[in-house]
Order: sequence, then C-alpha cells, then structure tokens
Amino acid sequence: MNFSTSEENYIKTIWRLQQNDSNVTTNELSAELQTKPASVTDMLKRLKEKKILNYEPYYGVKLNGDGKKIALSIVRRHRLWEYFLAEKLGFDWDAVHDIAEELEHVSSTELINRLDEFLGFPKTDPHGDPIPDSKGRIEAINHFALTQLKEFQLAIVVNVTDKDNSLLEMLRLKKIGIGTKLEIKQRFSYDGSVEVKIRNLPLITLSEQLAKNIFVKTV
Amino acid sequence: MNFSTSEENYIKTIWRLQQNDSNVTTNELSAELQTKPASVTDMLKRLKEKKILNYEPYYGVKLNGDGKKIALSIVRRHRLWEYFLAEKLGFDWDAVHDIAEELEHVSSTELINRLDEFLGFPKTDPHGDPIPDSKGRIEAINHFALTQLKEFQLAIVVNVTDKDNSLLEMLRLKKIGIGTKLEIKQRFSYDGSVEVKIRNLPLITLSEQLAKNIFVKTV
DNA sequence: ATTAAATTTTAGACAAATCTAAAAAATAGT
DNA sequence: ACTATTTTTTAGATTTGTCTAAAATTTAAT
Repeated sequence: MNFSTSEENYIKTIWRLQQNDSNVTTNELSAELQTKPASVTDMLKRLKEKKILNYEPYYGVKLNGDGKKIALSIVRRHRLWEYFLAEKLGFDWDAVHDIAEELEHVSSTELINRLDEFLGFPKTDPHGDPIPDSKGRIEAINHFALTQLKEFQLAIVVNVTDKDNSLLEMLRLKKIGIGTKLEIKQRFSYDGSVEVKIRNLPLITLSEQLAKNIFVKTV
Repeated sequence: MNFSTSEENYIKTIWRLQQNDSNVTTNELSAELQTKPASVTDMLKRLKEKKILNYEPYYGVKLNGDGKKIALSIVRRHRLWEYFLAEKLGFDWDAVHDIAEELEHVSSTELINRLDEFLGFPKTDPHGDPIPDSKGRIEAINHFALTQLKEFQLAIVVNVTDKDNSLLEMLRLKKIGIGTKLEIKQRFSYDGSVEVKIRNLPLITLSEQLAKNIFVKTV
C-alpha cells in the first residue's frame, strides 16, 4: 500500500503521540499537525478505510500492527536522513529536522537501506532518538529527564526533545549535546531550576522547562 | 516563489524540450508528462499567471528568464542527487533517475549547496549531463551522437540519454559507460548499425537506435 | 479552396486535503 | 442531575491537479 505525504505525516504523528497516550485524540492531532479538528476527523476516516488504525468516533485513535510498521519505516527514514545531514553535510542539530521532514517522504526502500549502510548503520539520530533497523526493530528507551536526576549523581545526556528548534539552538550555544557528562549541583524548588556542572566549566543554571527536555542515563 | 512538485515537473520538462524545439507544444508536454493535453493546458495557464513562461493559446510555450532559472535549479538538484546515488550509495546508473525524480523536489537551497560541496562539486551526473552550479551556470554541450562519428576516428563517450532505463541497463551490460574509448570500424547503411571496437574487446554491433543515444567527443 | 485530420482548448466532473460554521456528543461544574 | 463548556463530527465550500467529452482552431490533403 502507498501513502501520500499527508497520510504519512498523520501516521508518524499518531505513532509518536500513542507512545505516551495509548489513545490519541482528535484535538491532540490537530494541535501537532497544525490543522483544524475537522480535517483530522476526515483523515482518520480515510486511514481507517485503509485498515491501518482503529478509530471510533469520539473515542480517539490507535495504530494497529500494520500501522505501526508503516510508522516505524517513516521514522527510520526521517532519522537516517537527520544523521546524514548532521554527520555528512555538517548541519547543526537544530537544522536537520525540517529538511528531514521533506526527505522522509521519498519512499524507495532500496535507497534507505543503502543510505543506512553508507552511514555505517547508526544506532541513533543527532538528538539521540533510536533509529529503527530495516526490519522495523527499535531500541527500547532507557533514560529519564534531567529533572529526575539525583543531586551529585554523574549522568550522560543521551536524548533531547527534537520538536523545538529554539530549544536545540539554545543547547548548542550552551555546549550541551548528546554524550555530554554532567551532574546536578543544586536544585531550586521555588522554580524547579537546576544548577549543573559540566566538566571543568563554570556552573550553569537550567530552567525546569529546559531540564525536562534533556534526557540522561547514569554512568 | 514556491512551486509544487507537479509544477516543478512541468517546468523541468518544458526546459528540456525547449533545448531542441524553442517552442514547446501541448502534445509534446502531454506525451512527456504522461498526462492528457487538457491537463497541460490547465497547468500552462496557471504557470503563465505566475509569470515564468510565455504561453499563447494554440501557439505553444516557452520559459522566460525567471522560468529558466527555476528550471536550472531543479535540474541541479536532480543531477546532484543522481551523482550522490551512484557515487556514494553505489546504485547502477539505470537506477538513479527514478529516485532522483523524488529527491529533486526537496527544496532547501542550503541542503543542495552542502550536498554539492560534500560530493566535491562534480561537473556531470552519472549519464554525463552537466550539473548547473549554485549560480545556475551550466557547461555548454560539446559532443555529438555516435552515429555522426567518422570511421576509424577514436572518440570517448561523454553522455548518454538518461530517459530510458532499459537503454542504460543495456549499455551497462555491454560495458559502455561515460569515459569509454571507442572507434567505429564499420558502418552499415542498410539499417544504420555500426560495428564498434572498445579497447581490446571483441567487435560489437550497435543498432542505429542505440548509437543515436550515445554521445561522444573526439580525443 | 474546401474538406479532413490533428491539435488544442473549454466545460464540467472528480478526488485529495484542507477550511468554516453549525450540530452532536462527551465532560465538567455546580 | 442539569446545565455549561469543551471536544468532535457533519455539512458544505475551496484549491490543486487531474480526467472525459465536446467545441474551437490550426494544419494537411486533395
């Protein structure tokens, strides 16, 4: 079965949202896709016809097995292109997402498998998100938000939210990236901000909003 | 100004056809684009509105200066992607065109300029077609069809028609590629076929239809 | 110079993907 | 439990790019 660019964007977004939610609502999709709820309803009816998701009026939507497979292949394309853009073409990590949004809709499987090989079968994209392999297998997520890290516990940044380029730009300017080792020196309950030590650099303060979008694992 | 995938395909095709014809007709476009003449007329009216071509009902169409610039940027994208697919991903030259047809519509100028740099600013695509530079400058064509080559005159293949994958596949199997040195040993006026010597390989016979689509320059 | 044939355009329809406005259903507040 | 609010769907319209069938125009043939 073949899907339009628009259908692929819906599938990918439903997949992402159902990681948290299990059941994805019309309004959530509308907000994520920047379309009106009425348009979402129309598209869900079309995708239901194609038997890749379960949709009941007023009760939200969920991808079925076939839908998940399709979603994973789109995510694979997106993340491989992001890796290519950052590693081979030298783009900053806050520039790769928008271009990969276009490249991901080029549908040749042969292209993607050869690209994967050319890149050396990378495990994660430039934001630390795992890249599904050619069978659609994807690494389980095993990290937590920086806000959850205990004080004086050394950790390593393994993932950041990639949906907001201004967040990524800010982290780039603050020299925080995938692989950065850090430690929380102090936590302020008043506003949820944290003071973080990176290597031998001066202490820096991160707002709660920022820290929530940085994911780490302990070392 | 921004153009849809469909509009870009029209612009690119008009550009290619007007190299020979100067004035491109509705039926020519219809045949090349695999659409009905009525659809072509509709699109030409839309593109005329956008002021990138001169179109008079019943009198054919021609890109203006702006139109040519846009065409050259699409051709540049297409040919750079073809080069990437062949040189970096190892695709055969008869496989690259169809994938590049999709990739060429990803419109980031920054992407294309970085890709160009990554590839080392290649001069021609895998079929020998010149790649426009970032200013839209393109190398003048300076070659002729193998059918025009004098007997016993040593020549080098510099270009082949890229529109037909079965032609390209045939040449690949016959070990004829860009850079192949050859010489016509005999020419048969009956059917226009030619006997060609390549290096120390046995003489091979090429039909007129095939020889017309191989372009050479003398060495 | 007429007529026949080919080409091109017009008119009207359709599918995909979107929108607005209004109706229907579910949820929350008192 | 009833009402108000929010969410979602339905109905009808719009744009893009295509189609078929018919009309208009140009080109070719005798």
